[in-house]
Amino acid sequence: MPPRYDPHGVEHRWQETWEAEGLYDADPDPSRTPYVDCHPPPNVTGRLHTGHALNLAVGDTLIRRKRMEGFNVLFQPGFDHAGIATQNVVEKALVAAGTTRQALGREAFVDRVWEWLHEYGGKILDDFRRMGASLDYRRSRMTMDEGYSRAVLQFFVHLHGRGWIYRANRIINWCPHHETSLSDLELEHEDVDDTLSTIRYPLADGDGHIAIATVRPATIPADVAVAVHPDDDRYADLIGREVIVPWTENRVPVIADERVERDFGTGALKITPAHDPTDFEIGRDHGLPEPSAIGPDGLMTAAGLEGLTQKEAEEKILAWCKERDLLEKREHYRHSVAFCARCHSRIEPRISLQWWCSMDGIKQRPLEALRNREIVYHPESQHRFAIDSLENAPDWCISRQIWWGHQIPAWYCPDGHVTVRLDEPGACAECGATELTRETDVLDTWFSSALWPFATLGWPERTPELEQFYPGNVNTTARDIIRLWENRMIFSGLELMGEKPFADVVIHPTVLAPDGRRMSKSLGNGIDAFEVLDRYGADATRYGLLKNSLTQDVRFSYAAIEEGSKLSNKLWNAARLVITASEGAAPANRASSLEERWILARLSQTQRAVETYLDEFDFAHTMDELYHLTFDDFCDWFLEAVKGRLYDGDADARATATYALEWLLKLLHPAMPHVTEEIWSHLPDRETRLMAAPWPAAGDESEADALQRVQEAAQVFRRSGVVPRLDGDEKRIFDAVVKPERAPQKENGNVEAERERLRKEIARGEKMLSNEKFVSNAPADVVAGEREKLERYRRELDAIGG
RNA sequence: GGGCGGUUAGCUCAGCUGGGAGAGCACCUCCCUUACAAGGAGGGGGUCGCAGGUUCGAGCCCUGCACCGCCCACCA
Repeated sequence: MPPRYDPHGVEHRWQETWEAEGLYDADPDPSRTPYVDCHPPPNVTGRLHTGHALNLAVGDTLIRRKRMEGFNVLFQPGFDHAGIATQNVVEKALVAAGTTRQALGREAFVDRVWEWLHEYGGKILDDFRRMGASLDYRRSRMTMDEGYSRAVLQFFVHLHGRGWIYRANRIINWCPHHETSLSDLELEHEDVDDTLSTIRYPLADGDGHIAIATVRPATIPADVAVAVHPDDDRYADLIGREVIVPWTENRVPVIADERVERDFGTGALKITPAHDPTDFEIGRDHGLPEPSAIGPDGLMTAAGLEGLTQKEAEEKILAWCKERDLLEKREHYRHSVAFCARCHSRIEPRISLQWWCSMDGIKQRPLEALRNREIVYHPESQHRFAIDSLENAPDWCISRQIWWGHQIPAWYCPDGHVTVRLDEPGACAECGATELTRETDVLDTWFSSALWPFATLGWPERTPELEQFYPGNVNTTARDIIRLWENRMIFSGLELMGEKPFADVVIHPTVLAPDGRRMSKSLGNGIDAFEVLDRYGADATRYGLLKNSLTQDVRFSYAAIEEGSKLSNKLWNAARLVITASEGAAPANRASSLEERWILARLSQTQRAVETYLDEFDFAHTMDELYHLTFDDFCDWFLEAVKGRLYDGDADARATATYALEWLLKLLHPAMPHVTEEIWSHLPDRETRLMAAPWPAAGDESEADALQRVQEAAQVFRRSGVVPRLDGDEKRIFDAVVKPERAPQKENGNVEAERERLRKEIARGEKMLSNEKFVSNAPADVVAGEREKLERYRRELDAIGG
């Protein structure tokens, strides 16, 4: 065993070994109790980032502990086909190769996506392996797999049968690049520098005008009204009259609506139902027409502007206004604008016919499950958020006009009747017509990931996997997909399986950049997960991410990773001492000396603490316990105290030290699997791998208070230089650990400073205990504790001659 | 505008139902001693964001404010 632990090579070797030996495998076995962590499928085109890394560290730590505890664990990997994201990547490749999606046609394009995925997709599972994640890689699934796809269509047919799916012509988010609808959740908002133009709309009858402010003059040709607030005195006498829209010179009414903000701009709002969500709603409420000025490609369709970009149209319209003195002013304006999260095109609100999933009926059972706490989010604040977001969930636009995805199983006859069926119908369900055409739209990616907890197990077939592994236990993820994914999985599980998919949802923190802001390409503050893995290895990375995972956002911290690195090295060297000095002693709990009893008691205590923390999904404190157990208790005290006896060939010491080391390795293994497995392999007579070894039973060893006394004595000694009076084992341990001959010889100042400290403590204690209100109001144990401390300080002062 | 989280040592963060301000890193001093210098022992360093309040006692509870961050939201 070399004197330094080097994770390189070691980690990779174990990952291959574990997988090759089948230790990652999960198979149904009705005689065993299952434990399932439903792990989120990454995009099939993706690669590992720090968020995945934390999620894997969380999930794998839970899973490895449960596996050691003897549960039949399922930790299943897989991918999301990631509709737009994947289509976007392949389209870019096509453009680079000098062709386009349109040139290929739909069928050939989808073939091309599959080809691309076979060659480049799915690499992220290798990244997961590199994290040491003990997923059953044989069971990898993708949401576009054949069986899975059929499950998705069945889900659609089921919801349609329940009356929860409908078609409607509404305003939706439209990506002009992909030419598809997007849900609100697929957008990203960004502040943009823009120009706010104030334009005069002349009154149709008589003099004067009404000025409106807009950032999108290009939409003026689609204006159908001007709206003001009903209580706005400035415009009260204009309501009901007509104004002339610039450029088109159409006459449109002035209407009153409470949704207009009086304080913004001029307090008058032009109404363009086809190109703005608010205007759309106002327009519908007032029964206004919905003409369009912009096409699906984002280019102008309005008369006289056909084919122009919006920017060009804006210039023409503004010039037209300026000539007629209708342009009052233009000013700089910074505001939030929506972009396509995939291609960053500016979103175009647009009216179109889409498939919708009504939420009112759907959300009732999930809400009930959350309110009854059948499903609990951790931490609690996220539980409330989940309920809130479910209560307020708007209807879900589930159709997308892209090519990569699950094609909606709906057929239209020439008369426009719709037949929804799992398989192609022979005839229209309504009129019997036989010339049917299939809906070309595909389903939102999240519609399919909603089935992840059971479609991956073979649903709708009643497979042995489904029998054993559904419902699962836990789901770990980041909070930004609670609405996109969690709520919908909960619904689909309750609806299709009749049972919740899992009992606990662990919302781990979002990993921010070291500067405390979100990692982003534009800020250039991202942390490359591969660089971290290359430098520190998977164990240290896992430890560091878990150690720093207490609040809802955490900054990425190299210091925490380095701490993990130091921990694995420390553990390595402690093991080296025990193994080399014990000459292959068989592990046994002899507990024949004070320090032996003490370390076993500390292992028991720490194990209980670790179990409690893990049960609460508190990984930061788990790591803290393990760190101090290893450094302080095992190395600095136990090994220092027992070292001499190990070298002297003391059989009891050797047996117990080996026993304690094994125990320590087991406690550390779930979080840091590689270094612990590597050490384990150096122990004599290994019959099983550590990852397959049983989780230890927390012992009932006594606390061995005596060592506590030695530690306190050592503190006083180190501060003051006064050697305490100890006998027997206590004296032996004190000498072994403290090494008086090498401790700095006392200076008088040392002792005097310690006396001063103790006098202050005594004064404080006396003051508190003479306070009648304290003595009568404070809890009895607190008061007793103060008395005890006072006595102890007095004794210590006495011992150093105060 | 709404929701959530944060503000404690130079840095990253702990601090349980209120009861002597902590850890790791960094820094200083002393130790290359037969596991480990990615080590050991010791040390310096904090008006716990601000202002009030409750209490014998507040980092912790209450009220208000400030700043940072994340998420959400139709002020054109």
